[in-house]
Amino acid sequence: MARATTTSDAFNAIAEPQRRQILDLLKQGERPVHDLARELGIAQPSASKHLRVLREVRLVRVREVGKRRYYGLDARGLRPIHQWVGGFEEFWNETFDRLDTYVQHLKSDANEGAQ
Amino acid sequence: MARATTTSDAFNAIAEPQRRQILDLLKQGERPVHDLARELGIAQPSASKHLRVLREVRLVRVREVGKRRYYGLDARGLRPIHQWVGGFEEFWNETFDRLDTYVQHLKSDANEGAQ
DNA sequence: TTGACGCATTCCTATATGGGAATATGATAA
DNA sequence: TTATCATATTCCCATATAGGAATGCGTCAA
Repeated sequence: MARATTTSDAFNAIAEPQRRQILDLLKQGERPVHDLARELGIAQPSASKHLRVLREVRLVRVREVGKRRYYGLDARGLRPIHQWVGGFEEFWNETFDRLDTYVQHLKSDANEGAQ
Repeated sequence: MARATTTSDAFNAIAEPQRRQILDLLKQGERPVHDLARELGIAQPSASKHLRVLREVRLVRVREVGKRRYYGLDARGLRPIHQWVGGFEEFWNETFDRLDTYVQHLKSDANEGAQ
């Protein structure tokens, strides 16, 4: 099997750095495509493709005004990610302790072996 | 260009559901590979491959005991993700309001047009 | 109507994937 | 030493990229 689609969920969608940049930019408000493309220094078709992915996973919404399409943030899809990652909050502090404990285990094992 | 490597950063590494499951399981403590494989219902080589990815992005660490390799959580790499996603916290609540405001704009525009 | 603009889509290609199967590697037990 | 167990690695393949280039398409201005 191949890798999961970028549009399969928000996790995959935000794995791409440029798409994260787009979301960051949209914090300031809605923006048309060429604006985002220029800001990111990428070609317009690339921006459109990234935006399509973000649209399909519902992280952005579009408002059409004349020939422009204003993309805006819809951050609700990020909430599950925040929650999942947040489930490790107690661990990324504890990890150091664990590593220390582990190292101490090693040392005491070594000492016992030496005795 | 192709997609970014799964090992390019933690964002890409955790885009794969099974790797997230592995991390979830490791909250309970260290586990050998066959244990994880059985728990996830996948073949041992698959587990080893996923663990390799997680190792390369430093989300897990290994402790070798005899022929077993106990994989343990190193959640520190999840912190940047939590922070980045957390930067949208004010938006995933506000988004509803924005959408409402937007809809009202549309309505008022329509009314003005009708006048 | 025509041309220009803003954006989406399509075609193309190199690349990395995840899984299955087979095999290599290393450690332990007999 | 040899058989066995626990893991890692390799080879295979179908698949989905991301970007560049070209093009389609609707909208607006002249």
